[in-house]
Amino acid sequence: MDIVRDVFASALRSRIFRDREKLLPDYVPESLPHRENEIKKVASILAPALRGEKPSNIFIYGLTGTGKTAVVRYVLSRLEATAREAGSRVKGVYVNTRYRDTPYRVIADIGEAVGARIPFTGLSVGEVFGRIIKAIANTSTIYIVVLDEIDFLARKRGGDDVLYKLTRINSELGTSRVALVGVTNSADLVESLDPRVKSSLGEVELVFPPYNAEQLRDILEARAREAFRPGVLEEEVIPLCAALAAREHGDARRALDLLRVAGEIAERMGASRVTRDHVYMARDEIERDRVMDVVRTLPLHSKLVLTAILIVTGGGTGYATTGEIYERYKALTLKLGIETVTLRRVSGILAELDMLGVITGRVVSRGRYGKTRVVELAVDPKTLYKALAEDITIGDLLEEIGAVLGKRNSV
DNA sequence: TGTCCACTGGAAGGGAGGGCTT
DNA sequence: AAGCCCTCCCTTCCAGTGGACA
Repeated sequence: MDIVRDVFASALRSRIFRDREKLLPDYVPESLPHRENEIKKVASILAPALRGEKPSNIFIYGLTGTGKTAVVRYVLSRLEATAREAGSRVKGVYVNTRYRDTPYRVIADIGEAVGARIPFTGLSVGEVFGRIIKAIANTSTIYIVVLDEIDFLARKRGGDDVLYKLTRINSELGTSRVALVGVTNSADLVESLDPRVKSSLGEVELVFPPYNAEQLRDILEARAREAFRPGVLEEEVIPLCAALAAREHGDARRALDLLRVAGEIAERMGASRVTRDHVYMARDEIERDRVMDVVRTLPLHSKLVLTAILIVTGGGTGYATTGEIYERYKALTLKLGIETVTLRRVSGILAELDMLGVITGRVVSRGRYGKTRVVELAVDPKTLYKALAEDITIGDLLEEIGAVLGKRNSV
């Protein structure tokens, strides 16, 4: 009991953090360094909402971690606050279509945000639309619907359709209006969109340039002042976070994650300051967590394919082709006495694992010997092993490869 | 120079599992 | 309970395709 009390007590008086929340991804800070121009542009486009007019739809493009989401949310919250003071009716709705990754869920979220009652499954998309229209048609409100990472929605079957309907929703509303803000980091999306959607959504287009290393440092410093106690960061910490983030992913979100996790590690270890070693540990921990999370939630056959890759690549050191992986995968299903999925499906699973960043694959033509995908593990084999071993169905299959990994460890 | 391998990737569809409305 | 509809994972079918080899 006393142990628990000690843990809680020390949590109450953190030596490292003043306010850890200021480093969480969904925190919208008071100021966004180096995004003043973008804020001004977005704000001036949305401002007519305060007069009860429908603002232009906006299409925002920029690489990950360039502050698109932060700017939009920042402007949205200021807009709503100003509207409250001024007595005008403006409501912002934010949906990230990467995490709400089907057309149904996206509009279900919009529906819920505007106060319609929407079950999480069971209704047709058309029915949900009907409910949304009913809920907002005569509320005399300007709704600003932000579709973040809109490329994920656009790529889904039926996604285009939902977007089209959304761009046309105003014709079915009475006193209310809906303005759309589409956000994406994928340049090719623009080409693949339905031209009608494209022209409607792109009434105004904005491009967010990436931050350079110096700007990244400014951002981290501003945020660190709010989040950490004075003087707990060693001098190299922030430049290192900026540099690592720039090298690995090149975005501000990554940099902030690194800084936060480094602080958490320092705290767990009872250190009084955050050092560069903590940052390196943070980098590894973030990667481990990501792999564990991704692999844990994979369906059985995807895990089996991963197991096969682990074996064929000799514990993650070599390459494997689709054909080799499929043969090994079949052997595994035979051992387990379960059904085998088709080659086509395994090919698809490999493409999915590539997208998730667990493997890297290149489609290569070997001339006479056909065209195939050459696959390489993109994560730490031991972490992958651990994540796979959690699945009781697979556990036993891993013995042989476990020995290989263990031996390599001891050398 | 053409062939032909070993796949890739698009498209459509199905059926199990689940939840809605009426 | 019937009748819909949704998602997820999968199948079937098929039209490509880059380049080593004959």
